[in-house]
Amino acid sequence: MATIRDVAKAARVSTATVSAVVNDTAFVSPELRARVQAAIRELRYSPSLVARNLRRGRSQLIALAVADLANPFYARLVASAEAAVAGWGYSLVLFNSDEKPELERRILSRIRTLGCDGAVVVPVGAANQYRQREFADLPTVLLGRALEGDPADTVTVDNLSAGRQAGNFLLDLGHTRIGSITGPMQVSTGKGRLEGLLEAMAARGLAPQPGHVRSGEFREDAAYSVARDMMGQPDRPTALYIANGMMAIGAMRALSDMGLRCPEDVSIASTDTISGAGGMRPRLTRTEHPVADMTDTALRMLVERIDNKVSDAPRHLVFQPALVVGESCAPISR
Amino acid sequence: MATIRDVAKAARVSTATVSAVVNDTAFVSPELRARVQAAIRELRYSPSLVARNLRRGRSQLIALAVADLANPFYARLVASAEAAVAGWGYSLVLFNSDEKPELERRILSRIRTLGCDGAVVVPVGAANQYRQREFADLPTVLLGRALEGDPADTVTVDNLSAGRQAGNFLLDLGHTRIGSITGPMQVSTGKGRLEGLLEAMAARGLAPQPGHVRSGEFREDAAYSVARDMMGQPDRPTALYIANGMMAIGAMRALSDMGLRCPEDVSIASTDTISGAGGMRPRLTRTEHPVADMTDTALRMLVERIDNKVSDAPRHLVFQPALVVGESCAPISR
DNA sequence: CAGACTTAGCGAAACGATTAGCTATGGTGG
DNA sequence: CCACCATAGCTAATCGTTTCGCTAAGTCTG
Repeated sequence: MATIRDVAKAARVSTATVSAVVNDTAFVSPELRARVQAAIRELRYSPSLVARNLRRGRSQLIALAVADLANPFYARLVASAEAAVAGWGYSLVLFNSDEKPELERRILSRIRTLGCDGAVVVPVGAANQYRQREFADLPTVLLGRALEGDPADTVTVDNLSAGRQAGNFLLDLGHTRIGSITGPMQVSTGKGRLEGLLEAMAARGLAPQPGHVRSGEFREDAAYSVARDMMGQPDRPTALYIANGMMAIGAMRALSDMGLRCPEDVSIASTDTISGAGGMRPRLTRTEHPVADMTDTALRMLVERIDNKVSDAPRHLVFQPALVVGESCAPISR
Repeated sequence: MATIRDVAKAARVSTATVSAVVNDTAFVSPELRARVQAAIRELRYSPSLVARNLRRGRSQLIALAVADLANPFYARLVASAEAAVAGWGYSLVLFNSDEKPELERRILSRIRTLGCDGAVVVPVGAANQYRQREFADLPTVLLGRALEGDPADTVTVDNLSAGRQAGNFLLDLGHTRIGSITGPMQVSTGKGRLEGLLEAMAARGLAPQPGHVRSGEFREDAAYSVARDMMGQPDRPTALYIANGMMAIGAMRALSDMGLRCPEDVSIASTDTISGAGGMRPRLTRTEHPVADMTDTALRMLVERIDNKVSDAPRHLVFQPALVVGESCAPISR
């Protein structure tokens, strides 16, 4: 690879002049400018970002660490992030922490070492106080999940509202015996969505029957068996709120295996984070995370941090999920 | 951030010694080693990869440029690639050429500038001879699609075999009136798969009837209408080979809207590259690309190139798709 | 005990860019 | 006609590492 010195020699100018031409940072006479550009083309010179970044102290790299790349939800997030990052003139370095806190820690350390200008992190686990101690100087935006006490900016989604919106939709259709297949209660996405549903029902003086709220662990197979079980009871719910798309697929399959039709026999509403349910008929009625918006926002916040355009106090943004109506819900009519 | 000089000063040794300790590249007496390590911990020193890479002339970065990040197929590819790259001790820089040759070119130029040690590229468009001229020195593996005359290594999949395998499976079930919804004929994935099917049928002295081979443009909605049309005819096929998963979803929906059952009335086999059909029932019988294997292989080939472990002649690997049997095909029995 | 070997650790020169500060040139005003 | 000024372009320091070549102290050998 040609260096700036080769170009300087070929154009019979100094490296400073070449630099000035390349970066358009000082006036260079048309004549020299032309010579330099010719030499650049001739030698196929392309400035080394490594050297430039060493000197400038920035890397033009933004890191994204997601919790589980195999999950289509994060895949979509990655796609949005790539576009946003490129739009700001950075490049995206991608990491997968695979839900392992220890790996996340190593990734952060690598991000720091690589000299990335900032990081967007979908944090895993709960107890990563080390972020505060060791990585406080790395501009960071936490995406999807807030960690209390963490000094980073956060962009999250209102899970409570997701459950509430789905619940209200079912209630408005006249359902009163509403069940739910939830996520694990120890994670905020699992807990918040159920609480939203309960809140919506409580506002109308209702509550689910015992046994009509069960955890499907955010997994398709678990949801399948929970659904079979719950819907096999004589007093089965007329509508279900299912806390993610994966589980909705499992529940749908269970219904169809039991000879129950959706939406005629059972209405299903869900909060679809994964969008793996694209090919499913009937299409799910669901609340969706505004992934693209959230990602764009996270990156804007990050770039502002990097550019020091912003006060030190961490900012916390909460996005509202949107209700998308499919064909999986019907008014109660019997 | 602390530098190696700060550490050296704190430990009262030279920077060379610190470097030796950090990289374990020369013997250092236990005593000094301990002092250095203490200083490192004390100052939270983390060597700057930027500086190291400038000096070493490598970046520990591998670039991946895919043709369309929004496509779940590439999302899966990205996930595999991240894992493989991390396994080799590199980090992954991700780009999306969005099917635009001009953008791909800019991306390659950026990859070079960033100093990436190598690149895995899913090439878009056909006429990118510039790769040979301008980027011949960048170790590259082309993934998914070969470009004739390109000096890069390639890892591709045997589309002909995909069509042949699916065809033979249907033929073995006794089907003779087999139709196909194909991709566009101008791209190798579209053309190859159909040719494979035709070959399998020809080997048994069969050929599709006119009107039983139509293009669905690799799009769900186009496939829906093509399927409705084709299956509305009196002499409709008893089995369909559908050239990708997206179109299979559309065709399934068409069948169900027409009151035709799968597999009882029509058998469907597909080549599923996108795996968006995960939630579908019946599960598709399909040939699948061994994405993970292909990606792993591409990265191994790339790393070998980077390490110069390999002769100059480009290597071309062709993977075989695998037939995955679902419930969407039945023996012909009427 | 002197000379030849080892070897732990050091000093300083790279790597390839940016950029502060300087030089030399030519134009202008008094 | 001289002093001065503006400014195009150059020289060299710098960013934080790695690493080559060297020094000096210690160990052997005859």
